[in-house]
Amino acid sequence: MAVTIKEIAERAGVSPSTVSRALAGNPRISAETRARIQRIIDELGYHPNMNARSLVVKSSGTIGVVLPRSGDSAFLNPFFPEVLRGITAALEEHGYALLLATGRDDAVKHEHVARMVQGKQVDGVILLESRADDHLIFYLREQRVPMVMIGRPLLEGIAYVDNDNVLAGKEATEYLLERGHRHIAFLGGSLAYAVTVDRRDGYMLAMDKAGIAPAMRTVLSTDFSEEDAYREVTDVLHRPDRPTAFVVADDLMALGVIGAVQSAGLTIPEDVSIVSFNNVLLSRLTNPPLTSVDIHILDLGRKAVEMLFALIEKSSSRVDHYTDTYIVHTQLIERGSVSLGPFASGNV
Amino acid sequence: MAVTIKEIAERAGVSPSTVSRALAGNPRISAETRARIQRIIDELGYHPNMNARSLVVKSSGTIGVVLPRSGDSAFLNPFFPEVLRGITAALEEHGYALLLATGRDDAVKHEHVARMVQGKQVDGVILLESRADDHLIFYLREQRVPMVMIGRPLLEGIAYVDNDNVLAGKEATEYLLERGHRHIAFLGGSLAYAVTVDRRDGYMLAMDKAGIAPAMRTVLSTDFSEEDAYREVTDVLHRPDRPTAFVVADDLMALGVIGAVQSAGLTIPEDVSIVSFNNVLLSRLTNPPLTSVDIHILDLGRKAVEMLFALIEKSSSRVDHYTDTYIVHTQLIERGSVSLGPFASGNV
DNA sequence: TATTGATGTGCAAACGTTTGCTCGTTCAGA
DNA sequence: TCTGAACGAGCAAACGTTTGCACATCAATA
Repeated sequence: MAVTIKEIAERAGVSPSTVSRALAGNPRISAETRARIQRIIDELGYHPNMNARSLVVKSSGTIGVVLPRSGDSAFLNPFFPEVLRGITAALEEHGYALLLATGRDDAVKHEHVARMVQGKQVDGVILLESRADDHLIFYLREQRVPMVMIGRPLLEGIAYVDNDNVLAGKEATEYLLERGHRHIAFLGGSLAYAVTVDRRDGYMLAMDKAGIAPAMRTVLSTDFSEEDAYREVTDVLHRPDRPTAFVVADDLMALGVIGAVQSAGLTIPEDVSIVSFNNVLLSRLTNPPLTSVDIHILDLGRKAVEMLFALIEKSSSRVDHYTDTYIVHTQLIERGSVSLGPFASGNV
Repeated sequence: MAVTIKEIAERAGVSPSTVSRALAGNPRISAETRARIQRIIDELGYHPNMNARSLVVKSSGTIGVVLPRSGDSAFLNPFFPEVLRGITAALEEHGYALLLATGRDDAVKHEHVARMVQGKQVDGVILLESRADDHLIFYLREQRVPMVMIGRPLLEGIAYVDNDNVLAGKEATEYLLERGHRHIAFLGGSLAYAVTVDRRDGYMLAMDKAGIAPAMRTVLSTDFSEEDAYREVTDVLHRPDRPTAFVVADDLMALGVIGAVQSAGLTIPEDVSIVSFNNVLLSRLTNPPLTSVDIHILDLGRKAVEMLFALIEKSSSRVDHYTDTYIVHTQLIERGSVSLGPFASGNV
């Protein structure tokens, strides 16, 4: 049997309430009593039972992170580990813990989340995906759980942190345009995700602005896997009018593109230029290294935590759900996957 | 205020105990009462308060996963996301949740773990690193917390799941020897980790068995980062007697090796062969793709969970800590990073 | 000396469950 | 008609905390 507050109290010759107050730093406890209690606590290695504590204070000191789909596919993309890094780092500073929610399908995930939310295991949640057909978010809003989403929500009234993906997509495309590329293709993941849509929109905007004919545009959308990327791109590369450059919405997919280009007997960046997104670790490690848009994943996670704490604060003072949004800036990192295109003017 | 069991009871015209029993599937509750209660529960979307529940049943339905060091560096290596995949998948099947423990240094991590263990937030823990100077494990053993380690513990009496890394290291080395390589270098991470030591020992064993002179051996040990790998290997490659092959203890490090080799103007596999470990996603994606030893990371995670549940079971029936170990087999996956060496006999 | 105001501590209720025990019905068998 | 299972449900204690309120002590003030 674990050591309880009563034992501490008994040994210290005080009541449990005094111990509790001493622990909480209540100024009404005298210095000597406090010291005596502290000594005994250290000696016995006492830690309060969090369940009992949460039960009365109505706060768990834990937040929930809801992974996309099954945690399965989620962890395949380096984005998620990275965002988790940011989240854990920030939580650490607040002394909060992290409860992970997954589920092989939406139903069991929902059950899992309901249990941790209604079961009062978490004080708030961070959602890691913005998907069109996600019912979870309705549930969470109805439950009035403090929550913030990473990525642009498809509903009104949800606090979130995101990049300006339209702008980022536009800038990435313009980078290629400036270097003399005209026939530029866009390769994204599923269009059910806001991030894919936004980056594509940015691409379109840039192409519009540059007055590129629709015939020179190609929008590919696959399943976020490199295999699919490989297949799609291989196809395109064998067309007589193949693009000279690709805007790829994800580093992992860019790996598929690299593979496809090389298999087609072409070289990067001489024959085909690539700029991709996320700037995860591996973008440095490919051959050639990828020019990629850094979206500061760590900051996305960090900021999400900050916002969530603000929300938790507000909700406990009953100001009711307020929604906020924070945009993390992006930055194109130049590496070796882009060369001058056929229309280069020589003055970039 | 959330809906409680009392409300359900009131609406159903029964006592809380009856509701509790109905939920637990207690056979003493009549079918009609059960149905009536269930209807109301569905209607109101009731979920029991887990804190209250855990408090009395003395089980949290949650297990803790202790990440190496700060979750920071941890998530950099694809190994951890992958093992987490295995763990979450297995936990899901048991209806268990996952609480993550990190800490920017050992002290705060210890605090974090103590809180979740003694705070009764978890029923058991999985440790993700086997490090020589880790005090945490003493604490956990003393607390008699059900735990299993992924990787070979440096202490007796700890349940664990691991690969036979000595054997794997030996086989990887033999694979190169069989193909006519003689001057083979080993590149591993920090020697504070059991995994590094084991794979190196395997390498040594194979070299011994093949009667390779010590002069033909090179053992490099860096910090598990690709930068370090890059540096170390660059050095070695400029020696007049450079190795013709590398056994690299981690795919990520192998990326560094690839970079170093290419920077040195050499090609893989013609000039330098590589076999690495872990077979994470990226080993397929490099150029050329890496021949890598698959250690079945998913199974390590999965099996750790199974063992932990067995331990929890035992410990609740007071059989006292028993220790078990499970070895996940390994399998060399042949890809494009190995060619025949200078001493190839032509009959492999 | 009586009153007051700090100061330090304790009592007991409350949080939302689970569960051992008790109790009232009902019904079959004697 | 009486006895005693068998069945269905409720009472109340327990889990380990926190916290509003009451209380005791003591020094200072009136």
